[in-house]
Amino acid sequence: MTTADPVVFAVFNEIAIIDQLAQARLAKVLPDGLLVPHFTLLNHLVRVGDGRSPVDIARAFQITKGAVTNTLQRLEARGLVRLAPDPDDGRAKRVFLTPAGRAARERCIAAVADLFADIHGPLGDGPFAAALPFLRDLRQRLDKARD
Amino acid sequence: MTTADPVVFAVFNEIAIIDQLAQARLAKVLPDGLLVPHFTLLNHLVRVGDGRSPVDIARAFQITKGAVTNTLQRLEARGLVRLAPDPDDGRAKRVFLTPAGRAARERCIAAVADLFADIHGPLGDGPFAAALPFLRDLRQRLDKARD
DNA sequence: GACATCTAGTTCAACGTCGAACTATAACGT
DNA sequence: ACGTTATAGTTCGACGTTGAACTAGATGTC
Repeated sequence: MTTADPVVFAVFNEIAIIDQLAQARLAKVLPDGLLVPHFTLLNHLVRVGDGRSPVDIARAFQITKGAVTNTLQRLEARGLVRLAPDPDDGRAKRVFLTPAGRAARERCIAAVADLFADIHGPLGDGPFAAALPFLRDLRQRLDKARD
Repeated sequence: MTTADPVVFAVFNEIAIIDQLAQARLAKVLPDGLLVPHFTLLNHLVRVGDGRSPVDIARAFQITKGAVTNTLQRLEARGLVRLAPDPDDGRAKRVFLTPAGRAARERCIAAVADLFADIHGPLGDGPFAAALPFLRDLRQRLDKARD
């Protein structure tokens, strides 16, 4: 923030602005009127696998159950996701990708492939790889300390 | 994302989660029912000085003019900020902190002082200072490339 | 000077998110 | 078995943000 601000706050300040700009970039290239949370959730289901419960997803992204309910309802309305009751737990549901959902995710991945090409080009992997361990550590510490 | 994901995406992924967790932490300690954007704006006015226009603020945070209008209206309703017409430009306004606004910002700063003490403690300034130049550079490149 | 273009600010609907309240089912303790 | 507590999911109101449409004032061009 100011020059007198502790370096810790400066880091979180930069992170906040970077996140905002990166999300705005992502939103602009997503196809089919898909929004960032939709892509994020579809991508997560492909990465970690089908059949998760909504509460699992909420924990993975550190968002509330209500937020997940909302996004899942929109994805289901578009036929990108299917919700089934959990046979082992009467309270729970399971989330499955439909073929249309997988196809939509593929289109997103293609559209997003060179999202940061202009930045990655001149810098290369180096500085990103160098920063990653610290960012991972920071995230894990914040994550672990949440109540 | 997956292990096959380019390191660039992994960095932005970590940044997104860190930002979310850090903002949640901040929101929990702010006094007087102030919300994160309120504190952010008050703090900005103290740091860069009074008398800015709303559009200046919008540019500083990379948010839309409408978002700034919204937050300023809430701050003005609480008496934390005063809006005056710009004498030099009939379209513009100028934003001033009231004494109550400065006091509220002071209370926020006090409440936030040791927000990340549990994380900063074991790590020290070192890794934060080490990461800052890359983050600044990344932010500036994203900022410059926005259209 | 007249007209087109740009800029400052507001408003509106839509979306994601939160926190809190609620229902329904599970798990636990005695 | 019963009652308590914990968990899964939904709903609701509030907030910040966006993008688009709009008003009003400024700037530039011919």
